[in-house]
Parts: sequence; C-alpha cells; structure tokens
Amino acid sequence: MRFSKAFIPTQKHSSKDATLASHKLLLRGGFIASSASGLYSYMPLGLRVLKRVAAVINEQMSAIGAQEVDLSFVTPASLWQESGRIEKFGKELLRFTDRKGNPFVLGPTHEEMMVDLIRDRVTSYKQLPLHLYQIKTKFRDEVRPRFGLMRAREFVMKDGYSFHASVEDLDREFKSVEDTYRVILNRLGLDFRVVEADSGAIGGSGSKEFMVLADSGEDTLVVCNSCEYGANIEAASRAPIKTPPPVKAKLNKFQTRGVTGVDELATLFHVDSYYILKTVAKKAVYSDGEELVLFFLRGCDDLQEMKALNATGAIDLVDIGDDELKDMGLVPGFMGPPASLDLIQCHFDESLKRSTNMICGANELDYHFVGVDLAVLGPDASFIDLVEVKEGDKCSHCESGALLYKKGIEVAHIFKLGTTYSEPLKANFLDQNGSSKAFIMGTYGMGVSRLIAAIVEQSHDELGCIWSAETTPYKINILVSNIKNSAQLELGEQIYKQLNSANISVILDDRKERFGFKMRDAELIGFEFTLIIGKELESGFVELYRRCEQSKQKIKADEVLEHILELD
RNA sequence: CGGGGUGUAGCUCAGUAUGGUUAGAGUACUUGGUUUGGGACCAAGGGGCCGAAGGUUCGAGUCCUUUCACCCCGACCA
Repeated sequence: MRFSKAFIPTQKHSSKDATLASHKLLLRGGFIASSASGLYSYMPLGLRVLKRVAAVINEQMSAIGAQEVDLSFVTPASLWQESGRIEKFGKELLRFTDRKGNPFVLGPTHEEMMVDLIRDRVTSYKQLPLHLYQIKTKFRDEVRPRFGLMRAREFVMKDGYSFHASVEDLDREFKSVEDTYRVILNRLGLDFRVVEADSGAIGGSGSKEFMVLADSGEDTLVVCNSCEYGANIEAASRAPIKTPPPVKAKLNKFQTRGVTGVDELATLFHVDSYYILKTVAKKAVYSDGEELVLFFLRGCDDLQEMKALNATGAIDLVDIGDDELKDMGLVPGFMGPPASLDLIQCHFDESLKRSTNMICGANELDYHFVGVDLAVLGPDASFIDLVEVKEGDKCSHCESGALLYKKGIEVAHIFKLGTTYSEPLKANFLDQNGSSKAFIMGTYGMGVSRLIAAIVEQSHDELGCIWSAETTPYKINILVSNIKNSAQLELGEQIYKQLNSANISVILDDRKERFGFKMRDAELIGFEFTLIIGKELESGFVELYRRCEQSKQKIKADEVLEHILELD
C-alpha cells in the first residue's frame, strides 16, 4: 500500500466526544469512525487490525478442532420465544418485522440459532463432541453505549458453542477453551486475569471471565495478593470474617426512638456492627409481576446486588422507596425478619447461619430486638452468599492472602451451559443406550472489537497506539523523508517492492510531507516498525524505528532486506 | 430511565450575559512559490440554513417554546 493513495484520515486533534485513550487514538489514527451512538465504521487500518486479531483467534480455535460457521445476523423472534430469552434480554434486543409482518431480532448472541442449526442435524452421540464458532457482528441496544469500541451497540464477537454427550466431556472442552483463550490473549500481548464470574443473562453453571487489567475497565475484580484466586466482584467470595466478642443478651424488645442506622445502633448498644442485622428491601421484577424481597446481612457487610438478584431468580431488582414500604405495612428503619417467612420472600446471608446475640428491627416504629438467635427462623430459611467482598477481606482459597480490587475490561466469558438451551429448544440426541438426551452445552464468547480497544488501552503512549507483531496493521512503514530526493525515493520504492514480494505487509509513506509530519503519523498509528530513509542515506545508512521502544537503529542501506527478513 | 453538559466550517473552538454591517480564529483542504530529520513558511482561494421546528421582533447564532442528536456520571449491562 502507498500512503499517498491510502484512505487513512489521521487527525491532529482528538474529537471532544472521546475520553478514553483507546477511543481517542482509534479515532485520531483513522482506524474507526463513529456513525451514531455506539455505532462505528471500520476504515482500512481498523479493519486490518480487526482481521489480524480474528486471524489469531481462528488459528487457535482451529487448533482445538473448533469449526468456523457463519449464522444469519437477523434471527427469527420465535427462537427467542422458545428459549424464553425474549423477556430476559428485554430492550437490548432490537426487534423488527419484515414486510410480511414476521418478527425478527438482530442477533445479540447466538445460542438459540446454533442450537437450531444442529438440532435434527446432529442426532447421535457418535457425532459428538462438536464445537462450532463464528466471528460476527452482534447487536445489543445498550442503555448507554460508551468509550468507543469498548461498549458499542454493534460490535464484533467471536462466539463458540460446544455440544457434548456428558458433563465430563463438557468439562474437558471448557478447560481446553480456557487454555486456548489464554494463548490468544498472550499472543495479543495482553496482561489479563481469568476470574470466576456471574453467569448473567446467558445462564448456566460455571463461568469464567477473562479480564484485561486496566484502570479504565468497567468491571471490578477481586484478586488475592498471595494466590491465583480472582473473581468478578459479582461472584467473589471471602473467608469467614473474624467474629468480634459478642455482647450476650437475652431476647428483649428495646425502645430505640429515632435510631435507625447500623452505626448508631452499634454505638447505642456498644456492640460491633457485626451483631446488627441489616435489612435491605428490594422489589424483584418477574416476567409476570413484581414482588417485595428482603435481604438480611450483618451490619458490617454490604449487599452485592448481582448475588441478590440471583437469589431471587428475578429478571431485575429495583430500589424501593420508604413510602412504598409503608404502604406495604413495613416500618422503614425498624425492619427485621417477618413473623412468618411465608409472607415475604426473604434471603439471609450465609454468614448469619446459627448466629446469635443479634440486634434487629422489631417491625414496629422505634423498637428493636436484642439477643436474637436466628435459629428461630426455622429450617426453611434461605441462607445464601449475599455479601459484597471488600478490599482487605481474607481470601477464601488460600486463607492467608488479602483480597484487593482491580479494574478490568471483560474481553471474554466462557460458560458451562449444560442443558439450559438444549432442553427448552428440544435439541436431543440418542446416547449409546438409544435413549434420547438433551445436549450438554458450553458457550464461549470473546469480544473481538473490544479486544482492539483493550489492546490500545494497555499499549499506547502520549504519541499514539503501539501495535505488536500480531496486531500491527502493517509490519513495516517505509518512511521516505523527502520524496524529492530521488535516491531516497528510489531506495524506498525498491525496498517496498522487495518486501511486497517477500509477503511482508508494508506501507510506503510516499506523501509529499515533511519528515516530522510523517513521523508523527507513524507514531500515532503505531506501526510495529518504521524504516526511515532520510538524511543518513548520504552515508549509506537507513534507520529502523521500533515503535514499542521508540528506538532507532542504523542499518546499512544495502543490508536492509536481510535485516527485515530476520525480524521476528 | 434519573442527573449534568454540548450542538457554530472536516476537526478544535470563539462569538450568545446586553439581539444590530457581509458570522470569526486555529487547524485541515485547493492553487502557486520557498522549504525538507520531528506536525514548516509566504501568498491567493474554496468551504456555514450557527442541530431542527415554531415563536417574539423592524431585525435572531444571540431571547422564548418544543424537539432531536451526541457526550459524561449514575442505574443497567455476555
């Protein structure tokens, strides 16, 4: 490619709409252009990078026997009804009807489509396991797209789906994909952590997220400072916290006029907030209506909303106002466990199991109970982990390390689905005994366009992007300092031809611009190497500029080709 | 969906409090010339329904109303 003919609209100033480095640099470098909120067009350079990332993914996926397919982007709404996700996904699904009035949605992920593809085509255990994937545009009508490619509405995702006859075989494939994803992210030069995750709208049992570490990341990770444990804060667990000395008391009702907060109560009764039972009320939204839910925690802990949501099995949890609580006969500030658990959906944090000497609201204005033993709840009470892990909590895995928060960009998420989709979609096969079984499935997503943003987030400086050997849009940028100098231009042209025939991706900067201008562009775009043909040519030398080190190396002009061919 | 902000040239922005010639600058672009190792200089140009619609007024980029788009924070989110 000749720079003079290339469509690479670089910009000196970044658009005011961009705040993140990756967003700014990708716009300035002429990689992408925004067309509407959360919608981006790839220009030649952006597309080249995208294809290079995709090539790495393709190579590694094919190495574990996954086969590439390409499903239709427009998907029949009926499939989403079959799986029940049409409600769960809600407004994120962009729905529309065709000219005949048939409903469709733009694919946000393709579990249903993939199951539909293989059901009735794969019918025997002999055809398993099967792993199919695609790299394709997805559309999710995000409430708030932001940060350029980081959270776009239209984006490119690699989504893979595996089908198995047994859980053990799924486990094997899951591990194999995890390892492969690690290889891919390493090849892309990313610093990342693999963490335990919540499964979200996709559903299923075990799931792991691949988080690229970056301060600009939108997810909070909990990592151990001594072992390998890492988890999304939505799924993080901790070792039981130390029990402060209890203040023993008999069950009693105390007047606590106007005292509602955990800290004030703890001060009033001279106890650690560990012994205060905190009540959090939420409204759970189900497809067929809303319901009040109470969550109970120790006063020193905070509710993790995702865990809370999962405990209810609802679509959504929303806050509830004091007035609404009063209308339901509750007493804000003095709430406690209801007289009967049958009346209101209640969930207790697991650390409250067998707890005694607790203080809780009496469900009566200005009164609290002290000396409460939660054994009174009876055997049916729901005890489940609801706590948001804090920095400094002890690690649940090694029990010696302390947990820290880190920010991460979720670039991939893999799930053990089991039969979450194959059952409702009636995708079955015959096993060795001739009995019909639902496929055991795994699903594996990797955000390709988001990876590009993550790479730039981790690999840039004040001058621009810094691409690696695996991601650079062109390996070598031949920069002819002054095209009016015929010796420089001729050598540039000659090397350009040679590299092209040696199949090395190369761009020749033959623009009628000054050295500084072209150098700034080379640095902004971030080509892995720039070969500078300029002043030094008079003494028979050219320079090889390595973007990642900002270093220049003098090379004899007649040895350039050999030198470049030796670059890794 | 709540809170905040911004819409004027491809990009960055001034002008709007107090309405008043032909709407400005930098940058980018075109042409000519000089220059040629870190975003050059000189000269001459092209480019705007001031986001849109309505209104007030003799007169609106500026005031009023409505609306749309985009960005940020939150809620939300594989």
